[in-house]
Amino acid sequence: MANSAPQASAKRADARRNIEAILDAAAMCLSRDADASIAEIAQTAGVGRVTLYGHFPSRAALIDAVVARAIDEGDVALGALDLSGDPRAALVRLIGRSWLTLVQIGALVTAAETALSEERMHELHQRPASRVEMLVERGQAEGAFRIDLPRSWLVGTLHRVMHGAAAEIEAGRLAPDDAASVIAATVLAAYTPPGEPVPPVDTWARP
Amino acid sequence: MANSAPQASAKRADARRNIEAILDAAAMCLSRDADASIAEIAQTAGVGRVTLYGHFPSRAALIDAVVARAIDEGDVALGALDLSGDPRAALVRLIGRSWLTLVQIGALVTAAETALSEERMHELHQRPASRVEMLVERGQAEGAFRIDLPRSWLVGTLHRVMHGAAAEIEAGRLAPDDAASVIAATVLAAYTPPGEPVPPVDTWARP
DNA sequence: TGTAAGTCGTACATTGATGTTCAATAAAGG
DNA sequence: CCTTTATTGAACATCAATGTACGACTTACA
Repeated sequence: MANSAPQASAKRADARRNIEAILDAAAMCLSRDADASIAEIAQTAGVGRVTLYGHFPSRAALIDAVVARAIDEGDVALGALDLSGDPRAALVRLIGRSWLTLVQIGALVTAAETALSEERMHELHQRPASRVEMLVERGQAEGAFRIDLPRSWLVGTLHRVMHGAAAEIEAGRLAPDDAASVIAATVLAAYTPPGEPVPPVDTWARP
Repeated sequence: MANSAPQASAKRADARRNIEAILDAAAMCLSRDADASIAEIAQTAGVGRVTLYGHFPSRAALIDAVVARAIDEGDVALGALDLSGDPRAALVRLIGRSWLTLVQIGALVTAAETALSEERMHELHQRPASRVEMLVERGQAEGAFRIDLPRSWLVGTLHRVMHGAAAEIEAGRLAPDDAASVIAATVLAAYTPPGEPVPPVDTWARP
């Protein structure tokens, strides 16, 4: 009996692969329909329903894991961005790079709202929004963004406009390639302080 | 046998009264929680579950009736509005009015989305949306609103910003009394043509 | 190659919601 | 006052989803 100390994370290769597949499938299914069934997720992942339950003890546990992973990925993508310089330019960069990721997270949050506790939700929702909030805060401090509306409202508006773009694409009323610039144009205008001119998008879109 | 031709609308007084109570209760429950059960609605209306089924053959039929009635009421209120004059001022008036109805409707839209067919939803949304669209069209023609974004996008933005305000209120991050002006400020800015100054809200808010 | 770990299908228990049936009861309204 | 119409609660059938149990079968990997 050599070293027989299999830690909790001593899964077999195929098991780890299946867990990834399940998380991928859950992210895809739940971002489309927050009420997607476990059976649907398992089928999409190409595994049996029982196998899924072998890795995630409950629906809530699965959703928790999916949301946590999605937020982690989004956080990494946001962290790699240079958000210094003019806040408007930084905002356009942020939108252009990460809007799809944010939309996916948003859809998952909807699913999580019914399955996870209030505290866990708050904890998960807080972290990714903080990066955007810091940018907005800096923009307000430098006079680039309006200060007559609550910061939380501005952050939420960005989130919702992105979500709206996804819906418009889904409905065929917006071309996916146009999304980033349309979002940027809308949010940039919405953030402009009253009395100041709305900046043309291409001013900040071209580096 | 005298005249025995009971038309379809020959209900008894208490029956009609109960139908109203059921519609009221459904509107209340479904605007709070789109997944409210039939039992909960019946109880709120003060009638038995069976009675409800006696008037509405299915959940979908009930939701359809509730949504139709709510949209009718909202449409009447919108029809009484004067939307002439400066498009920006008209927009602010329209927001102030439709915000009230939207608050009442609440999550009812969500309930309808899962219970009603796509065509029926589109059909119900058509009338109120057309009013907004006509105003936006006029605003664009007169140079008050931007023309670099699709009209459908502008209309959708108004819709989503209002829903966003409802969510923010629900989350306790926005005071209900501030909602209308916050919405107006955001949408007014988002609609402003690039290069032109964002109009201060109070310019148009005070008649 | 042997064995522990992982997977699969099926079947089962449970829960919660939607509709339906029925017989008893209440009340509208002529 | 009497008939027609409505309401009611309880019970039942159905359906879809969650989560569990078990036995047979694969596969990683040492």
